[in-house]
Amino acid sequence: MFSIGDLSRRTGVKVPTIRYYEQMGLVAAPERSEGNQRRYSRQELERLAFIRHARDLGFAVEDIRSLIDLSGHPEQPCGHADRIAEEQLISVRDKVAQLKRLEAELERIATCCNGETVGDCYVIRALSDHALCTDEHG
Amino acid sequence: MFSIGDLSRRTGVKVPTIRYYEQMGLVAAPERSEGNQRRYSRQELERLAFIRHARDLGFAVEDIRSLIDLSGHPEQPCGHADRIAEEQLISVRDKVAQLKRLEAELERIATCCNGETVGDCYVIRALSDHALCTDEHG
DNA sequence: TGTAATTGCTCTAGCCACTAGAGCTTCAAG
DNA sequence: CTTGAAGCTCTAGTGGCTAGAGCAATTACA
Repeated sequence: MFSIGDLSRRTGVKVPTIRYYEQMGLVAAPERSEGNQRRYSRQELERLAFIRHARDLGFAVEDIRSLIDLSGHPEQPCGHADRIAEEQLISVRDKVAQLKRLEAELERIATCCNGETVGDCYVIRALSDHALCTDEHG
Repeated sequence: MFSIGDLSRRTGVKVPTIRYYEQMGLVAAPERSEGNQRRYSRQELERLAFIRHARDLGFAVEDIRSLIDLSGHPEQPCGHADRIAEEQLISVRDKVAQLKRLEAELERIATCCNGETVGDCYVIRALSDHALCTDEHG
């Protein structure tokens, strides 16, 4: 049996976050010691590792809830799980594309300042005047 | 003079968000009509456009506050503004790198599922077993 | 066995940047 | 002069935690 601190160290999920997941119903309420402290089994450790892994990959808590539900029904077709993963992939790709555009814009802004005072600072001017932008970000 | 709706349409910032910015002190409280409705000048339109632009570029509200303060002191050296922009660039680059790693991992997970049921679905297995990961994401 | 440090407990409130909704008033077009 | 859109204030909710107060339990060591 693991204490909540053990679980935290083994999964990398912070202690208050574990309690938060319990409150949200992502992990079940575990057994308690005589003194009312949480005691986890290996199964619960694995579920938390699953959650951690999915969070690392950017899945929303609601998606993780679905994935956990699915993993409890191994006989069902896995189209739903695939769809969740594909949507997450699309969303990550969108974010990358968006951030790449920002990066380009910021590079132009942040590396081109020859001004010495705010009055002719390219950073400030670029932010004030959208027309200086080459690209339609946002 | 512009109504809050005019401002919203011209800058792309939603009406409740404009009021929120006012509450946060990012934009000053504007004049009011006889019937207590907000009436904005062109200057205020420009400030909001500045904010919108900076938010699009991912600057935090606190950074924007600094940039606005700076733009009100055009005689000062612009090193501070440059630093804010450079830090933002670094943070965007970090995010891109992180998301690229996630993208690679998700591609592997989402495109390799040959299973027909959840029981042998690669998505679920990959999330359950970190050892299937090639890369240390997270 | 004593005790001190660490870890755990519950509860409430805060973070960021909005967003939603209730219930009301004002404005602008026809 | 009416009607419907747009405005107002206020409170509360979102996601995914995080922080802190004020206790209780556990554990390591003497």
